[in-house]
Amino acid sequence: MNSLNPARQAPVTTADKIFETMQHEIVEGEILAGSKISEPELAKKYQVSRSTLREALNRLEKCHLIERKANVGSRVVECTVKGLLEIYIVREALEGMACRLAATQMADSEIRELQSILASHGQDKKLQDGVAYYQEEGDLDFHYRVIQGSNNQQLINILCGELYHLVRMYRCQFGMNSPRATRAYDEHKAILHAIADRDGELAEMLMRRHIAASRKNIERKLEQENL
Amino acid sequence: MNSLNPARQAPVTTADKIFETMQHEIVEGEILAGSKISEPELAKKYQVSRSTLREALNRLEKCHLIERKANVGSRVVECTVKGLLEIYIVREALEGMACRLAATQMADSEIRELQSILASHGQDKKLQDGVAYYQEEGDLDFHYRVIQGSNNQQLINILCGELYHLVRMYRCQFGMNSPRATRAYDEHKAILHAIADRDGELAEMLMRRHIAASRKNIERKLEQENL
DNA sequence: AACTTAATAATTGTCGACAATCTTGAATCT
DNA sequence: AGATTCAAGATTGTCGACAATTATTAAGTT
Repeated sequence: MNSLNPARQAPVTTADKIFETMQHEIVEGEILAGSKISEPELAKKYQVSRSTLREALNRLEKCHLIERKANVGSRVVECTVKGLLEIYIVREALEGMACRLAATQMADSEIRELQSILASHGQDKKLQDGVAYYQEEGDLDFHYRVIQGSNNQQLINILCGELYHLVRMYRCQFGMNSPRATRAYDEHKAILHAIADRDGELAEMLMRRHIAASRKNIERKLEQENL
Repeated sequence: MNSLNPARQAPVTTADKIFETMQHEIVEGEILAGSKISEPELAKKYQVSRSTLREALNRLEKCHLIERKANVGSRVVECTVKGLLEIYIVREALEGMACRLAATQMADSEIRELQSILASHGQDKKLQDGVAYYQEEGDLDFHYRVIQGSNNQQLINILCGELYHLVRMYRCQFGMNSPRATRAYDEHKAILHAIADRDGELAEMLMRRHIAASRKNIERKLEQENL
């Protein structure tokens, strides 16, 4: 599952390893959202010095998983509904643009590759008639490849480096194995079709609606819960 | 001029001060783009320990002004044409969305305030019939307020916290006192009009075209230079 | 002379300790 | 009793030194 993790250069330094460990634990909720981070405590837990722990904290801050205040300390970000919707707004804007660029930038070979991946996802989906796999892996994989296809390093950094794990965190902690799987699959097909047609304008619009639909689905769901 | 600097909480720790100093020097080009950063050398230059210098470097990395490689070191980012155009693409997507949100989120009072600011910019512009002030301060100020008006913290963080100084760096180093001042001013007025009409869709489109026009202007200019 | 290889120098990563700041709790005052 | 002040405790910020890695230089070989 980490194969589709972006900007992934094998963790070489020990701060890298602590960073990845903590990243995983925060995303999965083992370190609770909103909780305070005690440097001495965690340094002891991971058996490293406070310096290298702080180095790891700096990287966690870079991908928006923790927040720091001077002379006070760090906290894991809270998972609020407002925050979740805000991220979807950002994704709508950035991935929409990435999709527009992908339509002109992706190589024919990359498009064919993505088509076959999508086809295999469709088979898997029907085989398991399952929702989980597609939603977890397939969706992230599709979006990841389109973003890469934009060939815009700045876009790629923001989406795959800084927002990616925050999105995963929300998915984990809000338990999103949404029932939008089949519809999302169809939408992916339509998006890819627009890309294959080299129609950037349409591709952007479809991607934006795809993400907006996801957002509205969540809004609806959460409204139901809070009656 | 730093009054419009976002997310600005008076630098309390010494690492903060070093960060701001270096940020300024990098943006202005006193520390050359693309140059290698020697931790011992800079620690001596600023009279601080390597630890606090590294803390400052981490923040510079957060706003994309330097890049680090494990066991190798840090370099100031290069100012390439490709990089500049990439940022404008990101801005087009994000500020477009911010503008759409601002149309529904800004308070009437905020809109009126921005209108009067814009009006005074118009006077200043005519008074000096100058390009510099407007382009430097006014443009950044207008965009900054619209972004804040989106009321989307994630958007605000990315645009005002992570990309803001990189944009300034490009402006400085490519010497952009563009002749688009009067046109940009009119475009700002049109955008604000759409916001005041609470027409998010139009506001987004106008903002996107405004930024895209700026980008194309730069493309044209740079093509001319490289004949 | 050009290319490898080995030793040296320099730089980055990590560590533990001290200083400055914030938080907590008890004692005091209104 | 409630609020305020002050002191003790704990946490974060900063420092200098050591270890690990990389860059540089010199020697040696073809």
